[in-house]
Amino acid sequence: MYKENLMPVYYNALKNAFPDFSKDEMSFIITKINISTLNTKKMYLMAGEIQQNLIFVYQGLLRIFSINDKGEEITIAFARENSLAADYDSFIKQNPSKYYIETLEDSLLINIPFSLIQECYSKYKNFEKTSRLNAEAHLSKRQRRIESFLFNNAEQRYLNFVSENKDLLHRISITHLASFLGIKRQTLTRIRKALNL
Amino acid sequence: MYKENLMPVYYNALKNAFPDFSKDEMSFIITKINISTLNTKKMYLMAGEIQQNLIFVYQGLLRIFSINDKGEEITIAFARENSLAADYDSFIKQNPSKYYIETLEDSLLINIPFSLIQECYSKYKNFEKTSRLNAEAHLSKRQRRIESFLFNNAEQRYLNFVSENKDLLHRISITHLASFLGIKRQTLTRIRKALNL
DNA sequence: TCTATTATGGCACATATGTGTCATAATAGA
DNA sequence: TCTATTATGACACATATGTGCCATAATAGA
Repeated sequence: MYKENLMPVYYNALKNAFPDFSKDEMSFIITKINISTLNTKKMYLMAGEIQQNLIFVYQGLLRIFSINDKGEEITIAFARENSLAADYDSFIKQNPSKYYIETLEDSLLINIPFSLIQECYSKYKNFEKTSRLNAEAHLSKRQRRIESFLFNNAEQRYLNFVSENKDLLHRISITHLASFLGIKRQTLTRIRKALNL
Repeated sequence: MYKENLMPVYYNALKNAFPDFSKDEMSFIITKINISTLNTKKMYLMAGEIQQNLIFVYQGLLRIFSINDKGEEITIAFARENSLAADYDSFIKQNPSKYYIETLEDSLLINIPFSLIQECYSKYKNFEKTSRLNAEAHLSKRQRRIESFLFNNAEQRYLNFVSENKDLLHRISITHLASFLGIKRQTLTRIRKALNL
């Protein structure tokens, strides 16, 4: 098993995911999680499957997407290192996911089982608070994304994405970014061309 | 004071807002909240003010909106009876709000002070969980709204709104609904006309 | 009731975005 | 390395949505 030598990896990741946890709590958790590596362009989850684990991206980049009624892939989110990738809804309810999750880069993932999270709720009183704050933080982000559709046109959404995600810009394709912004690839190309002038 | 005779009103509202609370906890909370009534088209909160209270709409209808750089009002949300109206972000951080909140109907509001919520977190262990579940539920709703922009055109967003909010449809104006859907009033008129055929 | 204000529907025209297609560039895998 | 596959930029044309305007309907307040 890798567990022995990968312990430091686990530990660093967990400090990010569960900042309020004590060493005792951390070492309990470490026995219950597992690590996995996936090369570029591999599926982590298919729509219809139940997402058993909350994914913490230690290294690499994931894409969460869905397929619309025309068969087009619509990118819902990118999940970079030090962030969680999940179909929140389906994971919480342990329902089949509406989404696909794939790697865009070679990735090192920490898998946090649903059952462990439930265990933590009852076992550690801090965990409810950690999760509440986490949910509230995600709430803010989604609110901002909703407002980007209400207030901004496609060009402004693109410019906002660029300024807030300089690091991602060269790691994702135009095609994926366009669908994330809610426009067609051709439209994004046109916008980029107009901006270069 | 109204407190004596309005107690049943408080109590019913609180059962909705805090389903897990015991009678003891409820009676503590009742001493700390206050009720207010506002007639139609009155401002509850102006942008720039700090939202001191979480608003529970016992009766009536509120609208949360913002003003864009062209001076147009953009409706962020409607808050009907038995729901919360808040600029979540600003309320949690007690920062000046970006939004305006106004009544669209005569309304009866339960004001839950920020300080009471903080007190509840430390005093009642259930409250963290209640709030986490509440935040997670809101998260799902916002995710669905994001996806409505990614997957649906204006006509489909309108039809979805109609089917999910039959009760609201005749209580709000075309103008407000259009800005909520992310389109101009004229576009919504055009869509409605096309659908009637 | 009357009047002023606001909301709505409608239209012509402008702009933004989508569609379908192609050639070329970049990339992955044998 | 070579070849097949996929991504990108480009364009003409189609459709969706925005803009500015007007007339009328609905509403609020004196």
